[in-house]
Amino acid sequence: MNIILKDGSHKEYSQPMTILEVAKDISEGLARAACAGEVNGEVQDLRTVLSEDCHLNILTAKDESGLAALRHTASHVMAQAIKRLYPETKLAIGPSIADGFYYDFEFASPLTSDDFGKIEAEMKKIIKENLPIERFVLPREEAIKLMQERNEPYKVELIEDLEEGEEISFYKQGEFVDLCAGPHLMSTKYVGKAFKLMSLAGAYWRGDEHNKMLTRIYATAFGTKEELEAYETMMEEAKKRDHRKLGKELGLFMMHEAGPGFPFFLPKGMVLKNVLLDYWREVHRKAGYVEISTPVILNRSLWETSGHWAHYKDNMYTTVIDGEDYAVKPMNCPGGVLVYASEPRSYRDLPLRMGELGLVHRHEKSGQMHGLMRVRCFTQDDAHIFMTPEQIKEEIKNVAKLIDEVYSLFGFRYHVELSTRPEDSMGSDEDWELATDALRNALDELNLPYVVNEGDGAFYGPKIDFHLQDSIGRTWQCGTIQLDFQLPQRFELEYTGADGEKHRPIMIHRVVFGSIERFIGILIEHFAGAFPTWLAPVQVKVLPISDKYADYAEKVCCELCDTGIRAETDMRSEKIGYKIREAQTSKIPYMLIVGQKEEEEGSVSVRSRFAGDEGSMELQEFVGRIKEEIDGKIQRQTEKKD
RNA sequence: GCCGAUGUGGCUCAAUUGGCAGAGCAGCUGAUUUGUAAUCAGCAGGUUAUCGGUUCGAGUCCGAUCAUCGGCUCCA
Repeated sequence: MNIILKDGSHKEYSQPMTILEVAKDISEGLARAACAGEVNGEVQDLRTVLSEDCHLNILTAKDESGLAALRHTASHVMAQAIKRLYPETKLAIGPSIADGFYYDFEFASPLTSDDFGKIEAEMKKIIKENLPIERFVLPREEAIKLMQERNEPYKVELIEDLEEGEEISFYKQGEFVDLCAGPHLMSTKYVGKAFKLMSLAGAYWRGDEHNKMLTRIYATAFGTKEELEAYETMMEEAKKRDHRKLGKELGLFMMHEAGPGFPFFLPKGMVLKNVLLDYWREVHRKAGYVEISTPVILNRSLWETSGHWAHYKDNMYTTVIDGEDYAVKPMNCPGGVLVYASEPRSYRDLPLRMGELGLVHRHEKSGQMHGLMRVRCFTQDDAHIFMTPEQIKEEIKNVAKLIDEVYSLFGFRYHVELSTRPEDSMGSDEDWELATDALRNALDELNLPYVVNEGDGAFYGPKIDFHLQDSIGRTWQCGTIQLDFQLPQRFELEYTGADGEKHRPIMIHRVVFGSIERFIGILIEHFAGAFPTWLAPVQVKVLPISDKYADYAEKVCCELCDTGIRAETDMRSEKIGYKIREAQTSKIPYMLIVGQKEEEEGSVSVRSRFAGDEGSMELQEFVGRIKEEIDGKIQRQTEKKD
């Protein structure tokens, strides 16, 4: 048997070996640290017996899969500690996740985070006991019997739902037994000391809101204490970038109890928003879009035709006007469709790309709002593209490229998901299949990697979603491309083809930013409030050394404003250090310091957020430099200082 | 909507077993006229989220409501 290790070296064994034995053979130290093995690319338990030629990679806590094994074992140790402290507790599931692990429990009496210390202490004891972790497999009936005996109804349910023929494996450490696919460490002691219980949350059994709500404990674990500390520091730093905190500090937006989920934009936030919209209009004009605007309130029969009344009513705000039902639009599409249908269309008009910065309102349930990321009213940078079937793929590709162009400008990394037909949907199987294939083919041709999200599409069609990350790694759907055969049918849209016959157009719904509000939230966190100069609400602050130079400061500021630069002065009778400090904490890109020397020379002393003191120069020279930076939408990097 | 937590001047936070609601920053007034990250002094600012209860007495204990935060579910 020939084993090829990750570093390319070969190992020959005459008899079968377990991964652990191989690990020990390579290095005793490695075996202690090893969490799992990757055999031909698949993560396996260290006990896995190797009897044929294979590629073997010994994973440690430094590898993603190895760390997952460590955390998974830590979750079992936590569950064992819980069972010791609260024997009535029932176990649900406890996987490792991106930042750590969790375990879902049904407690007999409520737990609070005050109990974390006690649980951690018990976990330490279990780790110290150095309990060997044994794996065993049972036939279905015996597996169910074992879990029934141990009074674990959730585990019984999981076993009953396993496919026929699937191996039912258990892991045992001391008195604790858990249904689990593994892999795990060899003993509890290898969990080590670098773990911590983080928070308590509710979670529905099997993620279904009709089921019982269980108690979830979030925790994390790392290979070393240093890594755990680094993680905690990183999370604290990330919280400082929270857009809700920065939005308040930088005067960008506010929330008020008078309208939960309805954001207020403050003057500086409005500047940012308008700069984004200017940019949006520019790129869309170049990409061949026209812009329309449709009403916010439209009558019930329109929403019945579009299908929203039947499929989306719970999320819509309704009102009565002159005794007739109306709804505030939750989406812009029906308005766009009416504009399309307002005149006869020819195949020569297609593809017709109609953009709309539409303000939509959706009644999100309380408890789902989140700063600007999830609100009850937001502006979609929407567009509807009406086209012939032949144009579908090209148009989808164009939109995907546009989204990539915009996200790249901001330096965003994103991931793509393809969402397929949901349960509550309208339209024929053939249409759904055709639409889904069109999206899939476009993604494949663009070589865009994506994950498939089964059943997560809109009720009128499948979609491609573009997801961006916030400061603590939560992802938010921003851009989306949705293909729709339904609305053109429901509204009986037509165009005259080259053959003189009437044909039905196909429609794309798409957004790039997604919601301006959400996108601004992401922007704030991405840049930690320190926007590139072209986006900064205030680009230049003119700081006179003393009141004597107020006139000159005013003159400089006016000249800047005349060229379209967003400049302000700070005329307070304060020391220059005080004014600089305040401009710096407001993350203003440029400070122009003016005193006697500058007034006599007609110059300015430039200090930037990026590089500190940049020396003095003619005002015109500064204007030239900053204009270049703004017009080129250049992101100056902050220079590191020791 | 569900589970859990939190709510004290504009902001950040104090207030001992229930016993006089306080500080710093910001604001205002005055002094200072300043050269690259906080000048000094004074003044003002509160129905402790709201409503109800227990108590001689509630920021503190109990209940309800609202909002926010961490999750779940749902979504741009």
